[in-house]
Amino acid sequence: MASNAKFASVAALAGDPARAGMLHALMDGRALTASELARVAGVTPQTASGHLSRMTDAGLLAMIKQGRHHYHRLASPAVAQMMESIMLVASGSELPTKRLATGPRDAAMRRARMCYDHLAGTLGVALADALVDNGYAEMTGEAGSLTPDGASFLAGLGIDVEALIAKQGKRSARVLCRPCLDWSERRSHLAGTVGAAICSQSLAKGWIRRIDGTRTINITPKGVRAFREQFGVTIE
Amino acid sequence: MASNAKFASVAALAGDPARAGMLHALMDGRALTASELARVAGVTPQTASGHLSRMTDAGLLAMIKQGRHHYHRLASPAVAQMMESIMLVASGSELPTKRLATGPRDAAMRRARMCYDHLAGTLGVALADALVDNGYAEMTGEAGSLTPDGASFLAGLGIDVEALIAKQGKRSARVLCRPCLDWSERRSHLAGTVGAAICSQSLAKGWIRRIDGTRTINITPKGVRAFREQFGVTIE
DNA sequence: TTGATGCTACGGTGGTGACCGAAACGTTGG
DNA sequence: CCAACGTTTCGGTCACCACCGTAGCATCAA
Repeated sequence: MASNAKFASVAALAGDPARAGMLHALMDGRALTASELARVAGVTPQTASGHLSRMTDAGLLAMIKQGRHHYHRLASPAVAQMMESIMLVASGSELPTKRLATGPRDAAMRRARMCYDHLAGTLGVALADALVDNGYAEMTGEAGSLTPDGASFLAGLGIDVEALIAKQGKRSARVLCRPCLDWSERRSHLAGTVGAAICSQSLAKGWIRRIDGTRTINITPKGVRAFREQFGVTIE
Repeated sequence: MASNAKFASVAALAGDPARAGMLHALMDGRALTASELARVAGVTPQTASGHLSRMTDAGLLAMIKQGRHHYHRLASPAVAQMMESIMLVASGSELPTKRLATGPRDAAMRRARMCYDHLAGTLGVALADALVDNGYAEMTGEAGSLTPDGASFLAGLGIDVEALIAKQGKRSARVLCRPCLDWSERRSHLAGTVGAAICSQSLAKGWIRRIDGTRTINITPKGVRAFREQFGVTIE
């Protein structure tokens, strides 16, 4: 019966500050090494190793060995979604955060960043809004779907919607979006299959670029143009 | 920045077995007293009281005093959704559970039960399937939406879709469903605004009834008929 | 008022788990 | 083969927290 005990152990794993830090660092979908995660969490590699093996056993993380490096990543999108939902509750009815000394680093991250496999921040929200305003998608806080117009629009971007549908349970021809509440904007951006596809396509076309080893995203000049012409989104 | 610390504390609250038990008991959307929750969790009232006040402070629960009883309930649908997502990860890639000695009590619960504010179990999944098959709704694992036909179908049941839309951000006329993975069926049933509306309407019309103080649902003879005639769903 | 009930506040106890140091294991490169 | 590096395992320490017993506070029934 989906035992209470297993539920509690999963939640408890996410509930330790060190482990929570690691999980957050992995929220951009990449795979990091044990040492990197140790540094992020502020603990020694030995301690981190223990945490990582426990989370892997519980099905939160997946690991692949590559030479002397062990790369860890979130085990599934379900884990990322769980993290999002906990974040939502944690931010709760928080006042519009009196933005305490947000450095330039933080500002760049608020502008555009990865959220597991899709785009978040000002850019992510703006793109989602644009899709809705242009009649390409419909969204509320609890669900989202693509319109026929949206399908052909995505085709124009080189995204094969048919292939995306095939990956799904194909119980619907258009329901491929999932809203994801953005912690910096407090508004929904686009997640799910469509969100991931737009993100990877934007990367492939050189519209955006990942900054060094963080989840922060840089919008290229080419991207600024593309987002304006294709989506009608004006950046900055 | 939705501080890591707050995230960890929320997850840790859900990660204690006693508290997890209480949260599960509240997953049917009702408000229970401190003593009832203590009994469910298997701890003394003093201990339960401490847990409850901490969860209330953290925004997981809401409490109202009524005489000498203090009624506790989940603070918001977001908390229920968080629980669902943790359950999903916790059940993980669990094999189709070799149903270990499922008593009649458990069987009834698998058949129909409350899941926060909507219907789950065999009935919940069957209703969701019926809506999709009849072209009233579209769903995948990650999103759901109502079709125009679905809107008029609900109107026929006495559900005012316009009112539901008004409660939402009204960025869409049809996206009011949310899929919710059922732990006993391992399939999606209907949650969100539409799911809640169907559930409350079914209660109001006497199609289903809550059993004593549990989340288990009883389908009345009238309900069996109604679900067959209205939804095309054959129970049993 | 008196007694009963439901809940909460306080102190003390016990067990669980996070953490680090030391050391062993596996891989890479000279 | 040996040294460097990343990772894991093992033991031991320490802090935190769940838990209960006792006691205090509010409400309801006489």
